[in-house]
Amino acid sequence: MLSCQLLPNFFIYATLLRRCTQMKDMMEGKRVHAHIIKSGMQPDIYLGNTLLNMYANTGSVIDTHRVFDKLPQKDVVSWNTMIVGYAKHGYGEEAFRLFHQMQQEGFKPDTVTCTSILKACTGPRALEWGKHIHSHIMKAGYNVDVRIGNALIDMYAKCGSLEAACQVFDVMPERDVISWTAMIVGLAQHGCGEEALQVFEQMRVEGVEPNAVTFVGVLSACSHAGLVEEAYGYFSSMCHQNGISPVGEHYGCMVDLLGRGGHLKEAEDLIKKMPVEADATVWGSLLGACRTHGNVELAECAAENCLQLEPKDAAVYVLLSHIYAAAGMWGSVTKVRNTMKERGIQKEPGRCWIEVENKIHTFVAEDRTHPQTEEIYAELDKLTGQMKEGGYVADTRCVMHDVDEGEREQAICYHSERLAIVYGLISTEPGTPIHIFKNLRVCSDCHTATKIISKIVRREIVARDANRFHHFKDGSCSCGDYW
DNA sequence: GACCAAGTCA
Repeated sequence: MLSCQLLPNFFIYATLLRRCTQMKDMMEGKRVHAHIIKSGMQPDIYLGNTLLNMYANTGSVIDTHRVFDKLPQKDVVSWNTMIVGYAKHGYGEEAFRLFHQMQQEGFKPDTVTCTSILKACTGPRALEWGKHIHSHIMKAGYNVDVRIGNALIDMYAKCGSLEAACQVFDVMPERDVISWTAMIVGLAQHGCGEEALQVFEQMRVEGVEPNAVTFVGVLSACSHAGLVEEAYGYFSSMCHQNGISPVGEHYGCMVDLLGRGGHLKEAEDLIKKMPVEADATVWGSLLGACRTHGNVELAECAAENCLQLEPKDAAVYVLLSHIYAAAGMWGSVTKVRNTMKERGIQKEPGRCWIEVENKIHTFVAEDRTHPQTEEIYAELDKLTGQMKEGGYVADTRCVMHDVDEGEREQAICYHSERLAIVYGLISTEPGTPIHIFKNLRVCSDCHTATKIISKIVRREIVARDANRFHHFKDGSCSCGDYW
């Protein structure tokens, strides 16, 4: 296209730039940019924003900001594009800084700005930020916009406030398939599988046609609620009643569901029967199930398939080594670790954080860097004693060291979750709920321990791990131990 | 002609 003799006009440049939507398209995007510069044309505001969007989708935030600074003229679309770019790259704080800066420079946020900034609400401050944006939305009268409503449901569900998500959903003047799907997914992520299915039934009653994504939510709700039979029913009605052909994600949910329920053979058979090639996610689900149900042989097969598709996925190596450790196969644990080292793959360290009086406190396992370390450890030891009196026995299967049982128990008792919870207990009023966040999935022993702690201290403990919420109360968890 | 909303595993 570019080699044609006629000088390409803005429309052609914009079309070429819009094709660059992923990181792999960056070189192509830069070539078009270089061509524009060479042609001596001064891009108008539309082309400038298209260029900015190309960098935001394919490049680094630094490159994007450079283009933004050089734009001859900016409008609200330019600011929105920047906010989206930062949010996508995980720089929530930076997105919020831009949100304030645009207003200081006299640009009024529109509905697109608001839906975009809601995406940037992640991490420990997210709920506070989200509420701030929500009040901004109400003042501007944007709350009647269906996209705004949808983004609010998603934000509140992801930030831990399921009640607020339901409230937004309930008062929406108009709902589309995305509103319903966001609500179903939100409920499923909070362990409310049954409620999610009720919402789905209500959606059908109201005559809203579910789509393929809705069924991913429905199947994931079944998975988290342990409803195997129901899932088969929904899977079949999706194909026959709604005419939706299942894709990899639907099979992924089914494999996950069967695996969690211990039907490992059925899960493996389903993978073999899939009409589409199983991706790393599907094999990852099976691998996770093998850990839960302690099947070393199948785990090796699942891990091999995962690594063939995604050789650099640290989580796969970690899971496999945990499975070996649980089976006491220390030689294999060492082998996996050495392979990781040879291939330069590093595990993300487990971290937990809690907000107390507007300050974030972060902990890693066996952390002794907090100023109140002595107090935290003394309280945790006291609590562990009470837990043992109540029948708690440490489940050390996830400890990777080949050391004696005493040391393994020691390692587990000072996991980051427990340090964060205990810090929450000693620094907040009795009876108030404690919210903690974890970058990885919560380990099974900490899950058991947290249930017992919630009963002993009579507090609700809400934990957001890498992919869902756990609400611990009176000795049990909203996930029903199914996560 | 440019920017925005929902998804499984770890």
